[in-house]
Amino acid sequence: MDGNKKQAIQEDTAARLRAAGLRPTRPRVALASLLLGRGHRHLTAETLHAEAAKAGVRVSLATVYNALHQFTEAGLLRQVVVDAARSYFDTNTGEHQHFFCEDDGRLIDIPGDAIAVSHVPAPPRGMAVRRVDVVVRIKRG
Amino acid sequence: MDGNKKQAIQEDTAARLRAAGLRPTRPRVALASLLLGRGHRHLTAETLHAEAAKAGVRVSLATVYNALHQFTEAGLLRQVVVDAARSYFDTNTGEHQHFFCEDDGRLIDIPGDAIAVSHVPAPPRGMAVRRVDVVVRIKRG
DNA sequence: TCAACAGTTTAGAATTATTCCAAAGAAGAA
DNA sequence: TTCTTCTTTGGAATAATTCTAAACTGTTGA
Repeated sequence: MDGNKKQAIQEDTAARLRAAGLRPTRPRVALASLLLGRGHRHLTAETLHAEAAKAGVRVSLATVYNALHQFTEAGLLRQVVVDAARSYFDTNTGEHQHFFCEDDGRLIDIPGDAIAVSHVPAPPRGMAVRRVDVVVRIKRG
Repeated sequence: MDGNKKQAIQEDTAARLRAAGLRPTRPRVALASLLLGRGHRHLTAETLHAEAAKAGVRVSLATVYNALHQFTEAGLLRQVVVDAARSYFDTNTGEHQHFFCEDDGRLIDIPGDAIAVSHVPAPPRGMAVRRVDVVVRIKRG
């Protein structure tokens, strides 16, 4: 990737962060660029931290955790809970669901219009539905 | 609960464990009796450990973890992943789904015949669907 | 009835993911 | 600039869970 393009992405990212009410600090812009620059992906804090390191961005793990949560809060990411051991974050915030491969922990998107959940009962009085998550657990065999 | 009834439950439980290929040791029979004796419940390792202590059963937390996993493996329990922080176990192994209240971490059953997931795509080649989990995340408001 | 083996339990250490903390550093406003 | 506020950071702290090695118990077969 050449320098101009990289800079353009970063300016774009900075604008998105500002729009989300987040100061476009260097760590945040770097992480958000990595996250949102390429196509949709599923990643953990460790994964992102390693990716940042490989890209020459030196950020602490604490900052990665902070950023992931702030981005999620801001609607730039979606957190996916499928495995008790670790938290995944999905750069695809559109309506969709997941296959979860229990053998290797991989997540695969299921387009939102390919799957449907019907007859979700009304939640208890005073409660509102925030989201309906479907996880199709698969394994070899 | 009188002694005879308690003993009957324990013998019944021992038989279930044996049938599942698990030696009906004292800790396992005690935990399984607590778990399966009353109606369906959702609990964590800590919860069960505390409940055992209250019932006068002294088991280590490691044993509780072992038992929960073995019972799950044996189909006596079902593990529910909704919260990255802790693991829930459900004594209801029948087909059903859950509301998850994000405010207080409570789980509420949704009967299996009340909800339907349609058009689940075929899993990738060589993979088999183990289960389809639906979590309806709700919160106050 | 009992020896002997394999499977279990246990306390506590170890591990893992994540959060907390207090001090040092950077962004935005005036 | 300078000030204020928000951020970052390394490292300590936490929390859930797993591991470990030694002690123990259920079961089997003599």
